[in-house]
Amino acid sequence: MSAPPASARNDKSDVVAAAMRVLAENGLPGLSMRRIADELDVQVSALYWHFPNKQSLLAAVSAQIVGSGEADAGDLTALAVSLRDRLLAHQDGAEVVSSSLALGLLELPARADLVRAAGELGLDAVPAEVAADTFVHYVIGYTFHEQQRLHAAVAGAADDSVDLVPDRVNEREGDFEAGLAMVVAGARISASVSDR
Amino acid sequence: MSAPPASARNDKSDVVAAAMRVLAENGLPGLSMRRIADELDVQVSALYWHFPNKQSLLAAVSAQIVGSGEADAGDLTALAVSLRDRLLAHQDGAEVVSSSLALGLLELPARADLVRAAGELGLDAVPAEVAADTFVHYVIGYTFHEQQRLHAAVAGAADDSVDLVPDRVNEREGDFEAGLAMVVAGARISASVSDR
DNA sequence: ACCTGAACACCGTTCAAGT
DNA sequence: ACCTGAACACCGTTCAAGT
Repeated sequence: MSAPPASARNDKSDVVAAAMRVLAENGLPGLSMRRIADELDVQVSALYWHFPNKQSLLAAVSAQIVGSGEADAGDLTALAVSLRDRLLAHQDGAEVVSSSLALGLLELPARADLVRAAGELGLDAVPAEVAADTFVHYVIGYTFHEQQRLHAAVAGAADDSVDLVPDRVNEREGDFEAGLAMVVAGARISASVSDR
Repeated sequence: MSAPPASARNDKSDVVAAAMRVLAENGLPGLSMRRIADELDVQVSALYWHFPNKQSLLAAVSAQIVGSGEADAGDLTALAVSLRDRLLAHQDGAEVVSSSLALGLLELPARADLVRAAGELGLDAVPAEVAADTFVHYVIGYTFHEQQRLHAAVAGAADDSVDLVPDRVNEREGDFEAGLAMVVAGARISASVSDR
């Protein structure tokens, strides 16, 4: 719709935008440099003028996915739910973000808020960081797993060999929140224990 | 050492063993069907007689990595630590296992024990499963992140452009256990709350 | 500042054919 | 039962050269 004429030259943000479109339509397995180049009507090699390699492009995509903080920055649960919502809003969002994070190419905007919120529970600096990372691992791990389950379901629907009990499919509705509540409870306890 | 003569034919377990060797030496990025075939002195296409595709081979590798339960099956912490040790014992173990798990191609032997241990804390069937999965997500998420940090460190040492503060490198020693303790505390609380 | 064109060294998967 | 040989449709990355 708002795609620029093919004659226009592109900058970094155009490349990221094209990558987001390819991700939305093809998922992470389909997010190749060639497809991104095609989306921009450009040769693959052109992408390497903007980014030194694919991972750094993926890091820029990840930054866009996790966005900048919006949730109530004082509430651990709200922060975690909001992070999860951002991941769920994009195909394979959790996997993309997970790898960028692990490679140290992405600063998670919500992490600082999580550390602060954990601190307000009464945790010292180091335990608050540990708590924040525990939250992040839980949220990303859970969402990653869930999004891959979607893939498997789609693939299973395409061929026949699968017979996934459909009555259990949306039975997991509140499982994320339940597990999250458990982790929050753990953080509270740690705080009150170190208190005395 | 105990490699069979190149003339011998292979079965599934030979293929998995070769894949484990390739994984140990080259990591997940180097674990290609061609390298596995080379390791067996065989054409790539031969692998497809044993496994329908790469993912199912990876699932067999994953099953080998997570092994069969050995730890004290009644202790949540011991189970989680033991799972983590198995993942750490293999290059990119967490990533390999994570994808097989998410695709539903791997049954985690420790999961049943985790559910049981959570039940013994006083949790009902469904909350015990949620607790078990929360543990699994934490362990895999944490270890995955840690193993990718290793990659980044190795890659960073190879080129120069990296300057990762070395004084923080092994400062994380007890962070896994600390986060784990938090999650365990959360499970305990959930149990005692639903108790009354 | 941004892109082309061509090449290099790889991938996973399929399939007819062999023993 | 297990493997070969050849092909297909892809990959990420590099580099000299163009405008």
